Parts: sequence; structure tokens; C-alpha cells
Amino acid sequence: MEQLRETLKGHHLRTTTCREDVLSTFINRKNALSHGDLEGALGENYDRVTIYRTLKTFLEKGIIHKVLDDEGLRYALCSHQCSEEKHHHDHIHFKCNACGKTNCLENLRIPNVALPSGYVPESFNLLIQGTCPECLAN
Amino acid sequence: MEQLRETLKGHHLRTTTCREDVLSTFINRKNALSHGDLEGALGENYDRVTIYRTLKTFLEKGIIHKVLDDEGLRYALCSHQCSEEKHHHDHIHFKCNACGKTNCLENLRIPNVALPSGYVPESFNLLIQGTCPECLAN
DNA sequence: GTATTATCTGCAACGATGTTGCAGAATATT
DNA sequence: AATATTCTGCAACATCGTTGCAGATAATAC
Repeated sequence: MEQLRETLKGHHLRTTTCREDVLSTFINRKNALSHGDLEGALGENYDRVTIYRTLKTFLEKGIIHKVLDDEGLRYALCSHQCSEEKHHHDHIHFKCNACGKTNCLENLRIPNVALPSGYVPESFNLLIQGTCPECLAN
Repeated sequence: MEQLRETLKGHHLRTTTCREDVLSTFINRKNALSHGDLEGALGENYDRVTIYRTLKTFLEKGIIHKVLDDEGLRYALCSHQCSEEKHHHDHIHFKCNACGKTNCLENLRIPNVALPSGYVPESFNLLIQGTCPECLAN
């Protein structure tokens, strides 16, 4: 509760109930969420547009980042502290084909790739699909 | 021309002018294309819906595969021979932030990633963003 | 070459997704 | 408590993607 406010203040955002609720939804569910997921969870309390704008704001402020899989666009919390100025961009995301959930594997580094000459890389984004530990156990 | 027909026949598809045109657009432009790109190129000749269905069919038959970047969904030719039964899934895509084009780096392998225990990977998809050789030269 | 069958295409309508402008509401500041 | 700032909800719109159906086209059989 109090922590949510801290996060918002730390990114120079006013604390509103919508922002608190969106943020806590990201924290409670641990996987990446689409706009639709959030609308499903909070849609009765807030307007679709407000949720879109909240996501956009969180993106710009570096609170969340985009996650892409074969189904489309989702968002996940940035655990490395990102800010408006400096985004930490390299991510590995794992999507489970059984439960459909996608999450961010925080502590892994993407190994170096030997690109053909002339290609100058700036950011890397690796999506691995397979089976997650929870689904493997069942 | 003749080659297009061969490709279509090889995937058990009827040769229609729309399919030939979509396929040759993929071959001529070498980068990944969105539905909008194809609509821009062929939209005066074919209905939007037909282009959507052509893409869907090509996907199912393993002629093209999805390419995702931060802007959305595109498609690129499968150069490794994919079929309806067996798709070759591991890809490295490079998106140039200068010209905006995305293409598939065919001959690279994605290096192994040491996943936490319990994660069973099936396919890998790496998106690298940066500057491409053409834009670097200019 | 013509008839038959299977498939593809265009049209219309619809649903989902995402954006913009603006007035009123809520927050932070004094 | 008053003010300035910024958020939110509403309405309207633009884009993207899907479905049903009738007519057109391609492959097959004759």
C-alpha cells in the first residue's frame, strides 16, 4: 500500500487509485499482463481509456516494459530500476505454452551473438517458449 | 514466375494471382512485412480480407512465419523449408531503428541459455534492435 | 473443350484494439 | 481553503482483424 505510493512518487507521478490498482495488479499476478487482462481485472472501476493511459505513462516512466509474444503485446514490471532517462532493455521472457503465462526471467543474461559485420546492436529481446515449472509439475 | 507456382503447389495451394503477388512481394522486398505493408502494395488489386486470409494460409502452410517487434506483428518468408507438419521455429530477427526495417538473420544460431531448473524450452525467438549495414553506411 | 467439384475472393457487417479532444474531477501546492 | 496542475470519463473516431455468404475462379474429370 504505502510501497505503491513510494513507487509512484519515485517516478514523479500523482498517486491515484487507478495507478495504485494497476500497479498492485502487476505485483500480485507475477506474469506479464495485457491491456485486456487489466480491463478484466479493473474494468468495472476504471474506464478503458484510463487504463490505456496508465499503461502508457508507466511505460514512459520506466515502471513497466513491453513484452511481445506470438499472441501480441503485454507489459511487465521492470525490476531493474528503470527511469524516464535510462531504460534497461535486455530481457529474456518465457512463455509457457501450457498455461499461456509469460514472465520475465530477471537474472539471466542474453549470451553474445556473433552478428554479421555491419550490424550494430543496441538492445536484445529473447522470447523462449516451452513449459514452465508449475505446468511441468502437473 | 514459374517458381512461385512451384512454391504454392509444393504447399498444396491453388495458384491464384493474389497468392502469387503476395509471395512475390515477400521475395522482392527482403524484409518482414505487415498486413498494412501488403495492403499498401497490393490493396488496389485485392480486398483487405483476402490479404488477411492469404497471410493466414501462408502461415499455416509454413511459407511465412510471424515476426514481432515493438511496433507489432509482421511476417517473413521461411527460408528453411517449413511445412504444415513441421515448423522450424528458432529465429533471430534484426530491426533497424533507423530505417525501421526488420529482417530475419537466417544463418545464425541462438546460443544456449542456461534456464532455471524446471523450465523446458521448445523454441527461441531473438529480436535484436540496432543499426543495419545500409543505414550505417549513410 | 466442357462440366463438375472444390476452393478462393469480394462484399458487408461486426468485434476488438487503440487513440484523441474536451469538460469535469481529483491531486498537489501555496 | 484557494490555486494550478494533471487525471479521469465520456464520446467519437481510426485501425486492425474476423466471420458469413454468394459469386468467381481453379483444378479435376469427362
